[in-house]
Amino acid sequence: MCTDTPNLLSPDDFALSMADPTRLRILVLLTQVEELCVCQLTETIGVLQPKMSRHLAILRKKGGLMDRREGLWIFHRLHPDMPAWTYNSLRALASGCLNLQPYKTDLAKIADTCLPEGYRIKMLNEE
Amino acid sequence: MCTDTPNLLSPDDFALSMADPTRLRILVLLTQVEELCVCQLTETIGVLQPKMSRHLAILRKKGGLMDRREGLWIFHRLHPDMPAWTYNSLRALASGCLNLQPYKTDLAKIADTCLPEGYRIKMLNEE
DNA sequence: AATATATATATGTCTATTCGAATAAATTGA
DNA sequence: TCAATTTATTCGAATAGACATATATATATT
Repeated sequence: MCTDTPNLLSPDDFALSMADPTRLRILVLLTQVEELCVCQLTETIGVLQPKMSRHLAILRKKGGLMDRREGLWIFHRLHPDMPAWTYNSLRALASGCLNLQPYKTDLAKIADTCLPEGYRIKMLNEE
Repeated sequence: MCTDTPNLLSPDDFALSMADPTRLRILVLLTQVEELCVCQLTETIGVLQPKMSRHLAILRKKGGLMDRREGLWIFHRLHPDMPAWTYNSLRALASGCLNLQPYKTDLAKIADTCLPEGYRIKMLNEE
């Protein structure tokens, strides 16, 4: 269902993207981990699958996320065409979240979630 | 009506603070100008006074703004106790906004709005 | 083709948010 | 105390957002 060329995030769209606790948790996670599949996000954050799917769709539509299918799994990552200011703003926000709940625990849980056979989590380096 | 000791902005509160176009415009302006009174904000952004007042109340309540009364005028500024990550995130966002409408025009209009007698606008230095 | 798995969407409902209009409150000066 | 000015709050209506449940789609395997 890959949305190939999303509109760039406008400031309003960016702000609305973060304006839901579940979506903020997704975005914060994806500042730390290169990509995550829907089942990992669902299990980590602990929401029902349709709810996760809905919020991911919102983030894709607004231009914040890119997705990639690999077999049955669909992996999401921050959209590489995201404007620099958007990425910087999100990173700054994430830096404040990582010591707090539920973000801290979310990140710790990622490694324990279900994963496609032989799939390897790629962490992003935080300086 | 000065809210003296607001709770610190949680990530969720911070995200919700920005999740309305009017509130985002207020916040972006206040990354560039030290403080603004309600009438300046109302006139610059071009909304009805009760609407401005309501959004300012939301921002104060969430901990993003501080206010100070001087006679009839009430001046608002970014709350000085705002966490560093919040401020950094907001500044990054603002840096992306300043070239865009309506933020660009908002800033240009500030100087032309009504001002208390002899009041002088203090711009913040952007590096 | 039939089944299983992962993800997406549709539907109806409920709640939260926003708005304009009207009104109230606070401060100043006459 | 009265009037003028600035800001805040209340109210009801309209809108948008989020939710759970049920169902659909897409891919892989048998």
